[in-house]
Amino acid sequence: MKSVIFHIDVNSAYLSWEAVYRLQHGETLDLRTIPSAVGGDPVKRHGIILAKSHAAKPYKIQTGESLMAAYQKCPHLKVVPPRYDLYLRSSNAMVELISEYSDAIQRYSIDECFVDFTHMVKLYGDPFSTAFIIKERIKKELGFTVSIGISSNKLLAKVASDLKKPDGITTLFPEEIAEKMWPLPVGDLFMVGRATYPKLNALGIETIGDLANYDVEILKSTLKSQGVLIWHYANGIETSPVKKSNHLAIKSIGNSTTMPFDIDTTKEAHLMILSLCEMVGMRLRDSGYLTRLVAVHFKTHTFNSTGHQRKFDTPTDHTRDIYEEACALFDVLWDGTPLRHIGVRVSEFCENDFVQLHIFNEKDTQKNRKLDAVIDTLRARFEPKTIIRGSFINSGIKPMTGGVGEDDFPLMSSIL
DNA sequence: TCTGGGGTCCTAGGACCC
DNA sequence: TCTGGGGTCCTAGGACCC
Repeated sequence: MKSVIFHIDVNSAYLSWEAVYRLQHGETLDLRTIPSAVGGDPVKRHGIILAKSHAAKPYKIQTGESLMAAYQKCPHLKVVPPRYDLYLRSSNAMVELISEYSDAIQRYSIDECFVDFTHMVKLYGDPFSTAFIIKERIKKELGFTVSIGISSNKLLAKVASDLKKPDGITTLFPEEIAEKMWPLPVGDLFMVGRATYPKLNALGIETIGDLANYDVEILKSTLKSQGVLIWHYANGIETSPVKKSNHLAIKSIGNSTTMPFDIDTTKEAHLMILSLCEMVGMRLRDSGYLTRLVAVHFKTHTFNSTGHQRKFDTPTDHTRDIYEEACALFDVLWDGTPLRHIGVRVSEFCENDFVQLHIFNEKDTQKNRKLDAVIDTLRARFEPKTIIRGSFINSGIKPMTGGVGEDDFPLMSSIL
């Protein structure tokens, strides 16, 4: 049976969701009708554009550029701060609606998903008409628009959904590749990013078609395995299955932040690391895994970045263990240069079916577990602020730093 | 383009073993 | 013993995605 895959992509997701929410709560102005953007707060030095309205496009506002640069291009740009909890709820509502049509849904990011429609064709008939119904229902019932790509694999469906924006449906079946995909600039291809693009250009490759018809051996020798991968993509060859999201295993958990002010003392740095470890630790325990590896990375005020990582002798999910290891790594690495950004990440998980006790300090381990459990419960039931370690009081550093909590679901993978 | 925060995967080089 | 080759593990860094 020939596969039928949908890729569904929310148009200007954060901005659309923000606009819908505001309209539902009494605002009369629809952010989508004016030059507007969702972005960070420059005072806190988180100042970049995360999403922009269609009406901001003529001003050449780019996702990822600084608010300052955006204001220079468009002084009357309306910028609103992000609200990730709202976006997660909006995303969930969309997936719930789509799940009425197929249970084979892979959430790829907060605003994108793949749907395997292969076995639904019998039930619903023509995929294009069903995609149309889904798109119109999302618009009518949830208030925002999506673009849908339809093909026989995930890569082609993803390329297709990008072809008609906003509010479009496009097919890109293998027989349509030469006509619809090959004329596109090679930088539009999935997995051809900022670094690869100039390398391909140097080989005389400008369009996806150029890449598709290039000698794969030469690509392999210059770009290694990635060269082979993108050559396959350019030819529409991709066979990964739509993995139901609840089957995706999470590989790492990390939090990081750009601080409102440069950090230049060990004491402050450690406090910042503790704040990040609180969030990482809580998310780790929530996942049910133990970690075997902790990594610390930072960026200096001059934007130099480095990191360090180290394995645990015994896997753990204690905030305290992660924190102590992270500080030890940090102390080895840091030479006192003022810091702009700090991050902590844990990975190499193993199952936590049984509690693996340290033979020599069993009591400590038990005590740590209980403490973490009590804190997690209180924070879940009330507010994260319920429990604050004394060291944070009057420090100017939040007791917990980083996002993606409760409704955490595994997103993304660099390969489809 | 003065540049966020969440991820995954790949590669290179050194240590160590046989 | 100045010297081979293969395998594995570890770490740092860089590529890509949204």
